Amino acid sequence: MSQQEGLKKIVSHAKEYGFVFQSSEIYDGLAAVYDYGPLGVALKNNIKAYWYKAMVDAHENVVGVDTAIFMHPKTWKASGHVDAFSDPLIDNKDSKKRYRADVLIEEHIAKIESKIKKEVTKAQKRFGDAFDQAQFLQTNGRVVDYQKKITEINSEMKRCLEAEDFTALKQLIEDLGIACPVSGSKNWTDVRQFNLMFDTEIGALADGSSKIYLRPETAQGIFVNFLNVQKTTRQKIPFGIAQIGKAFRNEIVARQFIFRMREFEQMEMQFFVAPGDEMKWYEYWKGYRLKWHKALGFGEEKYRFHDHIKLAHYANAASDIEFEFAIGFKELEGIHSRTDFDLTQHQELSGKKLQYFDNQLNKSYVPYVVETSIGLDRMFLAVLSSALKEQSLEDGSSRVVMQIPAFLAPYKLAVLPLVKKDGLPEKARSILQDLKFDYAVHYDEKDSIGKRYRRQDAIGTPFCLTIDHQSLEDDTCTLRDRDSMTQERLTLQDIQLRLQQKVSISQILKQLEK
RNA sequence: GCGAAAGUAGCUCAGCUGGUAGAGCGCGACCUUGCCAAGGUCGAGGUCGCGGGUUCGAACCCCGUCUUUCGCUCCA
Repeated sequence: MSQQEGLKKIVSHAKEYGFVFQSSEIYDGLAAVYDYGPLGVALKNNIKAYWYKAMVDAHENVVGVDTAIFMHPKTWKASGHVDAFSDPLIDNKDSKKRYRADVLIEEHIAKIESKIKKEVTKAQKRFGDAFDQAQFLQTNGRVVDYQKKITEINSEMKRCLEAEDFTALKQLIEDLGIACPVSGSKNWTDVRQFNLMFDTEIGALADGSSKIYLRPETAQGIFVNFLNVQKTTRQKIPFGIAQIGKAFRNEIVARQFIFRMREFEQMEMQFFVAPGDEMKWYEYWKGYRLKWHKALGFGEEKYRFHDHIKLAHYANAASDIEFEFAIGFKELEGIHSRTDFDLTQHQELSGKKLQYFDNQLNKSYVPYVVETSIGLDRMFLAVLSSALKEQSLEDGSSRVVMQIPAFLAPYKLAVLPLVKKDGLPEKARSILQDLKFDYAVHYDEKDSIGKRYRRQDAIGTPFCLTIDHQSLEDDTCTLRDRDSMTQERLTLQDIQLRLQQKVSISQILKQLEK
């Protein structure tokens, strides 16, 4: 199966069974935005629970928060998002290459500067020892013209950027006769600004001062609450703050289903450590996070680390956990050593001391941070990617089955009366009644029993409980296993025990402790 | 964002040189059915992505637009 076909199957299966729908589909959809359906939200919630329990409940020194999507605009000044991600971009229509408009102009200025240098070199040769460079620069007609030109370009560019006047910026590029280095043509698109962050207005007046951003990452909500959390929970360093929440990025190209969306959900933890300890904890969390993934049993070979060579402005080490999706190995989670960059930045911009007094070291410091950040939607796609299978059976038939780990499955159990008569539906419903508050249970009485088994296979229900005539007499039922397709006759009591064993999340969490 | 292709029922698709829509599966009701899909009867569901244009007449031809897919580009 090719990669595109694989993803296509996942997309259509996800839609057919109510996992994921395209947003606003009846209006032709909204690009790179998706809705989770009834089964999707169940799976998603189960993934969240697995993460939260493993990170927070399993670690005494990790606590949770749920911070707002709106934050003070200075937050994004501090984090670097405002400045670093508002570049004016321009495309050359012939070469299809994209450039930063300001960089193109700066390169043009650099060319003029090199012309000045040439003049200087020439003049040096001519005048020899008598050459006075400062005087030459001020008096030589050609050089003065070049210099004047540079000043003009610079001030016009500055004006355009500050006023966000992109029409004039394009005009400047055209006036200077700047050509694409690749195609050599001057056939440019308009200048556009791709700001990573979505913005909106807060308050009734829509003036500039009330502009507010939708957070592009959840991490900053943790950083700005560092002291609040540390003091109220009496945590000592090292400790972590975990959060699951939505983030928004205005991606230029957002594609590949829920892999890259404009609105998405992150599961992040920021772990605060003493300066100098960061590498130790970076290694610890790399190991723990990989263990968390491998415990799902999708296969060890589906994971690999990708260590970053080129680091972001805030990091001194970074690694991705890549997963082999239907579309190949792609980033699923990032583990970053973020140094003290964020807290120091917030300390400077807020004027509030964001430090910790360490009794061991008998001094205060800005803690270093190790971050683990996983895309919930990508995790969801990872589960679908590995779980969805088309199997050929011994009898020549085939089935579509989602081998979702039982504790993540949307429904844990389907309760099925063998036939829709003789009091079997009533018996089935009374059993369901007893189980429904402990497990996500689904009831189905339509169509033949075989067909119902296949339907449950298709949505990943790990167990089917079939109520037959014998059940009416002795309270036993057959429990059918999704993966092996085998059945066992058990008492209702044994079934409860079996479910506790096979479906509970605590088993897998205990495994992570080893 | 650029280039190319596609869009007909919930899904997969058919629909001739233009003459106002069909199949299979699925879905619903009833019947049948003692354990691994594809039994019977009946039924619901489409202004052919949307908006213009050409034409006596457009699912079909032309233009625009939206969405999707692929390639390029971008990616903390």
